[in-house]
Amino acid sequence: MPAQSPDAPARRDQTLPPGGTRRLRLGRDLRLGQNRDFARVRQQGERLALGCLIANWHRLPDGASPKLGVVTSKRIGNAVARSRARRLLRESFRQHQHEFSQPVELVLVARNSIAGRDFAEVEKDLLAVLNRAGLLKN
RNA sequence: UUGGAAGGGCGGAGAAUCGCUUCCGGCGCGAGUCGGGGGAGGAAAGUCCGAACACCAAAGGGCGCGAUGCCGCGUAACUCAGGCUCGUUUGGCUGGGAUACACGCGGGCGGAAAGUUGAAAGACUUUUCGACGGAUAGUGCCACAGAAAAUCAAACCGCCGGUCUCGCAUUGCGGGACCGGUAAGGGUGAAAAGGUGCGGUAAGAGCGCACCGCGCGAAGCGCAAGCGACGCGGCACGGAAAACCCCAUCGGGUGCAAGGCCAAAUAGGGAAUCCCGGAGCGGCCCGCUCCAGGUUUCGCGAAAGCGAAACGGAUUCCGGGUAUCGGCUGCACAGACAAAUGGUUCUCUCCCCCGAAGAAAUUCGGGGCAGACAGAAUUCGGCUUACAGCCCUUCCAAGACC
RNA sequence: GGCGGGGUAGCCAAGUGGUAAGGCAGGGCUCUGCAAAAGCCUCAUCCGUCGGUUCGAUUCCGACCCUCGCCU
Repeated sequence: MPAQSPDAPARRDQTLPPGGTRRLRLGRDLRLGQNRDFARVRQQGERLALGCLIANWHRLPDGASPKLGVVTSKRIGNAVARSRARRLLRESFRQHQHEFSQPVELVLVARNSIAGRDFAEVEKDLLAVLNRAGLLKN
């Protein structure tokens, strides 16, 4: 368990040394909270659909924090299915949040086909979308 | 042992690691960070009932509207009192009280089906169903069919009698018309105005009688609904109130998106009281509220923010035991708001599949590996609906063994 | 989360105790050399589903399913 208490205060500025492993946090400050945030990203940003999800993103200047919002509509299913989809999408983003080439505001919309999928499939779809969008650092 | 029915219970366990959320404590000016604790269900669901709570005027009176409707018992949040100590806050705990026209259990009565009995009507038993006050308070309805469909019932066919007449023919038989009697029989219908039998009669009829049913009264039994020995009445009383309605009882309305608190800045108003005028009110009216003016007085306020939520889990031992339950020890217990309770692994069980041994129960090996319905949003009780698999109790059926 | 409205033919819909109007679409026929238009005939029986009340239910009552709105 490296990168814990000793260098914790320095984590905030997003400019850690390239070799160091960063923590994979996803607190409330990294989420989109207001309706206007979602509307801005989905109207002004770029959009790409693939597999079981649709991605909307809006590039941010370097040095800013990435932000995530997840949309799970009633078309996906009942409350259990919607919560499951939201958790899988959020977990996929959390594990790969430091692999972006540039900070973005990202809105992930779940499609019907996400019902019944496990974490590995959702993660694969998310990485494919980000790769095609050119947001991943290689 | 297998299968079925009814009722009740459970709805995997242990660990590692990366995260989310909340509370407590330490460090830090702070953003944070470290340590510790908590973090979905039996239905959290549907929102179908009822209650608490909040605001609207303090929720009051009348009309209207809505709901409920056999009897008894029981039950929640809530509230009052008490003592106790793991904890301490208006708490848990113990004992009362209250709300039930949510609901549960038991009883009564009624309907239906099956069985027994009987010549039949009916009676009794079992099972099952019942939104179960009133049809003599009133108004309306009962299509089609049928003569007649609801009140001193009603003559289409039929049955009986009389008068006239015709035919055969010889004083009877048959036909027709008219007048009258008749609800036994036919036919229609969901339903035709007590049933069966005997007498009776021109034919018939509760016209009379017996039994049954019905109505009225009633000793006695039961807390009550109600049951009812016995007596009287020839019988008058169709269905439907989940048609309008009448009676009794209950309910004011709206719902946490109800509502409360609040720094700076901005606007300059707010509250109490007095009098007249105007306006508004959420079913309508009484009535109430608001506005303008006088007097006294000092706070009001959108978003954001704050605030609100709490009882049962595990282990050892003891008691009794069918699952289970009680006591002791012991802990302080979800609170988000684009909305936490998740991801990845490992181990063990439950269960499933395959193979082997065995008469069978079962055992061994390999594989799959928690796999149903489903996610808190003010709280509580109920109802309804969804649900893989497992456990317990009772009953029924079949089979095997003794 | 809370509170309301609605489900009738392929579509739009009336009906509200006695066997379901009308229009468009579809099918058949007439007319025409062939079509269009017009005219005539036809098309519900599972009135969202399941129960109950009633002699009888699309209608009245209850439960469930689907669907559309309103309140931040």
